[in-house]
Amino acid sequence: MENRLYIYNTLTRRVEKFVPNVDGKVGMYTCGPTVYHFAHIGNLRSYMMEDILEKTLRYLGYDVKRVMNITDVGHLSSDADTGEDKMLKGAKREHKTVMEIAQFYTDAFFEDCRKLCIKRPDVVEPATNCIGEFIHMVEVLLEKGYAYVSGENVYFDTSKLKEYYVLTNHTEEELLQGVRDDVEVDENKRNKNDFVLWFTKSKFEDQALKWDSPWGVGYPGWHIECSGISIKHLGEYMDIHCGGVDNIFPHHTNEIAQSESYLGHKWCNYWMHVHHLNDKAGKMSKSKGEFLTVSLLESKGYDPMVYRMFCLQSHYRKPLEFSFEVLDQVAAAYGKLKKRILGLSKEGAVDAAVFAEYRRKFEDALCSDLNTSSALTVLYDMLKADTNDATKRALAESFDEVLSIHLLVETEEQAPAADDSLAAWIEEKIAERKEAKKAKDFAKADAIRAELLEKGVRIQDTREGVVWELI
RNA sequence: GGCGACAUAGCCAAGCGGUAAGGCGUGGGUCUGCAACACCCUGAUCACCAGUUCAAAUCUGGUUGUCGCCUCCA
Repeated sequence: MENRLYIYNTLTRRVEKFVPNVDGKVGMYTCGPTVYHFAHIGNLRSYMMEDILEKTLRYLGYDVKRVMNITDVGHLSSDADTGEDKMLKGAKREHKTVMEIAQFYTDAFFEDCRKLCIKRPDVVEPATNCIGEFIHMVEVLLEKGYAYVSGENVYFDTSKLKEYYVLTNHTEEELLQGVRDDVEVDENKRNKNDFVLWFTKSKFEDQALKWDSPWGVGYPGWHIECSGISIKHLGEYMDIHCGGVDNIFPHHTNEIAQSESYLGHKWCNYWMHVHHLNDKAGKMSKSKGEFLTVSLLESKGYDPMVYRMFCLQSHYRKPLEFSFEVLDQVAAAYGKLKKRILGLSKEGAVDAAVFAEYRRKFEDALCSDLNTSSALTVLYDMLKADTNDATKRALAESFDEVLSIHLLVETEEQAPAADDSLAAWIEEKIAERKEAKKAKDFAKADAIRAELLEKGVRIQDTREGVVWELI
């Protein structure tokens, strides 16, 4: 099939035409969440843009297989021996077992995804399901001489690779160790960027999360997890690997090192990285500032779709600054957009030529390195096009396969439904006001409107008649 | 200190060498008793300084500023 998608490849630092290993088929891997806490909306921006990539590929006709890991073990808050495991930390905090924490936050993560219309990947694999694969990989790396045992842990020897820094353009000398005060130097390492493949000095108190291995009882390092899971499900050759920019170094750098050393050949051709969502203070994180979650936005009255549109208005490769001021702007735009689309008549036949023309424009926008902002512009242009409503409606429905912002879903009444007696009273008042207006007694009409408002009912005279809503 | 990204109207934002998309808001107007809704109209020479070119927001060099990464992070 024709390859039309162009995407920025971190590996080559340029926008490239996307050509999969097998024509028409795409193997795609996404670094999933570490399930020790709720995801904040910045985390979800990455998953959302990866969702856009997946849906774009499908929209273009590719057969996509997407795999995501769930990190439920082995992700230390520091890579040195002193680090505490994030999962264990979460468990301690909430007085639960690690497995309970993992299950709870995995469910919470997918619930957030559902609210944001992020499709569930075809394969979702918890790290704890693949311990055997990880051990096998480490064994092979030791056999091939890429790994060594030191201080009871197994390390990857980065000096064995000529191109360890392919993703970052760094040299070993340039990378300062311990730029941050809290980083401790691991004396067991031969080279400063060597990383742990398998830990045996377990700090787990929960006995359930330790596994036997040729090197003793322990648990896998963080990086080996993504390599193991992706190779397990996508085979030796992968097309696209995604993640947040912060994963470039060291996580993805290490994944490439160990995967290609293990396989003995080039592994993944395209690396796509989503930039961060920031707030005024800079990068959003779980440890500082307001902890923004989807639920929090909902509690403040925002439809999660508004946040999705907020993200789509900008480009995935640009840092995006979050503010409620801008979110309000987007909420207004979203409301207007939906109203306009839902007002489209269903009568008439779809004009195939116009449909094809705008679908092509929409695809072109997405094919240009996932330019969702331009894709939204195509949507607005299409609504202004000289064609019938049925065609516009069909196009909006089609675009929403990728955008996924519920363009044709009737907005649920946020306000509590009025009970029958209240509804009857409101209808009575509206009828009364109608009579007053007919008699040109506007003072009385306004008084009735004010009375209704006082009871929490707002009415509007629209072209289709009087509508009311509870506020 | 090293590596990298970014800098476009009040706000968000596209633009990839040919003379500034789109959205929100503002202001003006049409409509309707008024309000709201809807619709129409309304705005920037692109951080700064040099250079390349017939032509630069778009390329090159420099300056300033913001942000990120350099073993917690999407």
